[in-house]
Amino acid sequence: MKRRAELPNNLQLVLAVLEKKGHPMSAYMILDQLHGSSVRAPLQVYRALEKLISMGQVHRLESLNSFIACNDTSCATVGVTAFVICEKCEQVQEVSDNSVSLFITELAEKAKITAVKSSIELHGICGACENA
Amino acid sequence: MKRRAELPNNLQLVLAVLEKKGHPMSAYMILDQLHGSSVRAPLQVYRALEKLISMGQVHRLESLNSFIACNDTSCATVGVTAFVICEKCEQVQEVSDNSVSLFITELAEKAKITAVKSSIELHGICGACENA
DNA sequence: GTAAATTTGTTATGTTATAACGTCAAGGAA
DNA sequence: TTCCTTGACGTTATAACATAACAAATTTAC
Repeated sequence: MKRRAELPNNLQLVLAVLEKKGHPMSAYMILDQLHGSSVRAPLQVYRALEKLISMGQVHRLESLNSFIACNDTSCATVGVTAFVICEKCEQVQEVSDNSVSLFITELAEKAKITAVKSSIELHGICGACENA
Repeated sequence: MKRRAELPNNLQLVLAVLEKKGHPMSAYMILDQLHGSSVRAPLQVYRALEKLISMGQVHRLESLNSFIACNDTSCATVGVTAFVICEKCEQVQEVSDNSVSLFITELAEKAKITAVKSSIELHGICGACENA
């Protein structure tokens, strides 16, 4: 994996916005934040996101059409990640322990399919918001 | 749950299209198929889909922005469903056994969240397509 | 039967994502 | 060096997905 400083400029800009926010953002929200920079068009954002995702630096949340910076070093090694999303505060937890990959492995076996990619997203209300 | 014949007309039309196709369809694909009927605008399709989903007759596949008629009677009783999608032939299998709901329950506990809804989608190549 | 509430249809618009094409920079062959 | 190819990037335009706002029709409560 490339070191951070070696990333092309647009990738650095997009990743920095996502890391600063810490929550899911749509491509167009990212674009808004980059107003005034060299990133001016949607496609520049989408192309940067695609590369960051393939590098494991960013995840796509299918159920939100949004993107989030990876904040779990273990997900890179395990390869399968579940996302737990609070619908109130938008906090996202990444879970990528053995139980997750085992579940997907068994699901693929049961359905007689060769897995290519998976999307596991659980929406709910987190403990902090529940008590607020 | 309402019997089929009692469904409002638009719901019947939309459901019939989905059942005939048997594969995921976008709202606009459904709209195309209904050309000439009383369903003329996207919102009519989306409203029908929303109701059919709340009745458990239709599922939404988040990773495809698409919809599919439910073809697993057990998913209604269990409540949590995993979808296994072949990227080649578009066949979708619904899996809603105990292992799926147990996985989601444990995930929610681990993340200290009160679950509201979940989306589990596994993409791959099915056995039939693998051998073709 | 009539008013209030809900559902439905229509138009317009908002949001998400990609196609098509032109330009430029890097690297290799003669 | 000069030319050529290749791939990355920027820009414009457009495609694909989804909902807001309001008007018309229907249902419900009394």
